[in-house]
Parts: sequence; structure tokens; C-alpha cells
Amino acid sequence: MRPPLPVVGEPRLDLPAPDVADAVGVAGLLADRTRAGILRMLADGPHCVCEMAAALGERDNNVSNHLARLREAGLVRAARHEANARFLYYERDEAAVGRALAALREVIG
Amino acid sequence: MRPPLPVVGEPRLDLPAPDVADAVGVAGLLADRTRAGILRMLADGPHCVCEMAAALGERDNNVSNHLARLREAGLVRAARHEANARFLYYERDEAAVGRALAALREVIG
DNA sequence: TGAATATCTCACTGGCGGCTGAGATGTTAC
DNA sequence: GTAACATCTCAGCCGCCAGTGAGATATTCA
Repeated sequence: MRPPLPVVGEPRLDLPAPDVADAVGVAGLLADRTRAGILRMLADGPHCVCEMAAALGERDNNVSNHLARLREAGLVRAARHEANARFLYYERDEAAVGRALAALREVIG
Repeated sequence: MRPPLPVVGEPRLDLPAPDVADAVGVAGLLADRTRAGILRMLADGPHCVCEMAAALGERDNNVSNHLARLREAGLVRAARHEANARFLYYERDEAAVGRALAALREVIG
């Protein structure tokens, strides 16, 4: 699968640019302590905003901002708690997370 | 492996902060079009700086700056071409790249 | 030797993104 | 009702980083 080392000292200046847009977008989301912490916490099951804010040592509105980014990217979704609708419980969209990992794997896989 | 949904409306405010430092570091490196493009190109085999700069449409010194970041992170290494030592050929450290992917997988795996 | 090529280093700067603060919306309890 | 709680939205500030430019080092060729 991997071509041999180039033996002639002639660099090729016509190589195509690789398409890394998806991977860069996903990496940009993961390249933040708060967002990465959210995704890691949600791997263990749903959590409400105040739980994640407390665990991460961040303010609620800051965590909410980051959750909005993850929601727009389709990586997480929210639903009100059945017994106490005051709390919004977030959970991962595992299919979308799987696609995100696949995008990263196209670069460093 | 995954706990059931919380049925009581009582958020837990004493959850531990997940350790995502490694994943955030790796994601920060991937969250750039030029660095991601470099790593993707090197997946197909070694390339010299001028090849990557041409393919990515970036200046040599800019690509060199990004390569320095990747080198400090241990993801790539360089060696002069045997036949023409004017060219510095970079290649991926696959073991380090594997560890980087593993770190990301601890967050979105 | 000198010129041309390939790459590196580093100081500087402009723009992007994270944190904050203030206010709005929705929910529960009294 | 209203008070307290949970979350959201958005504008503004500020620090950081990618790109630039200038100069240095290394290698080849004439």
C-alpha cells in the first residue's frame, strides 16, 4: 500500500492537495479542554449541563456555549429529563461520533 | 460498559473531571489545514518540504514551521536524501501516530 | 570560490476563538 | 401568582496562533 522511498533526487511539484477539511473540523472541536471533556463524559452515558460544568470546573453558560457547537456539528443531542424537566440531559450521537473518528483516521489512520 | 440512564432527577455534582490533555494536544495539531495535510501526505510515504509546500499551496517556511511543531511532538522525523542531500525528506513515526490516534480514541472512541 | 537551491529560525502582526457578563426563556416549587 | 433554578443567547474583550518577512545555515553545481 505504501510506495517505496524515492530514489531519484527529483521532487514532484505536481502532487494533489489532500482533502482534510472534515478531519480539521472535527479536530477543531476536540482541540478544546471543555469540549473534549464533554465528549469524554458523555461516553459514559447522558449528563445534564450542571453536572458537566461542575466536573469540568467551568461555568454553566460556558459549557452551554460549547454544547451548542457540538450540537450544531451533530455530535450530541439533548432531551429534558422525564421526571424533572428542569434538567437537560445531553447524550452523544454515536453514529456521528463514529463518522468523526473515521474522518480523523483518514489523516492519521 | 455503559451505565443506564439516570432515572432520578438528581444531578451528581461530584463527578471527576476526565483527563483529556493528551487528546486535546493531538487535536490541536490536527486542527490546522496545513499540518493535517502534511500528515495525510506522509501517510503515502516520505516527501520533501518543497513537495508538500507545492501540493498544499503554502510557502516553504510556513510548512517548515508546521513541520517543526510535528517534529517536537514526535509525529514526524526527517532525513536527507541519499542521492541529493539538498532535500530533506520527512516521514511519519507510525508508532507515535498510533499513540496519537489512541489518545483521540479515549475521547471519541 | 561563488551562485543558486532547499530548508530553518525567529520576531512581528492580524484574526479567530474561548471566557465572561448580562439578559432572556423555560421549569419547578411555594 | 412569584421566587428559585437550569439553561440559552449574544455581544465584547483578550490571548493565542497561523502566516509573513528577513536573515541564517546547509548543499549542490559551475
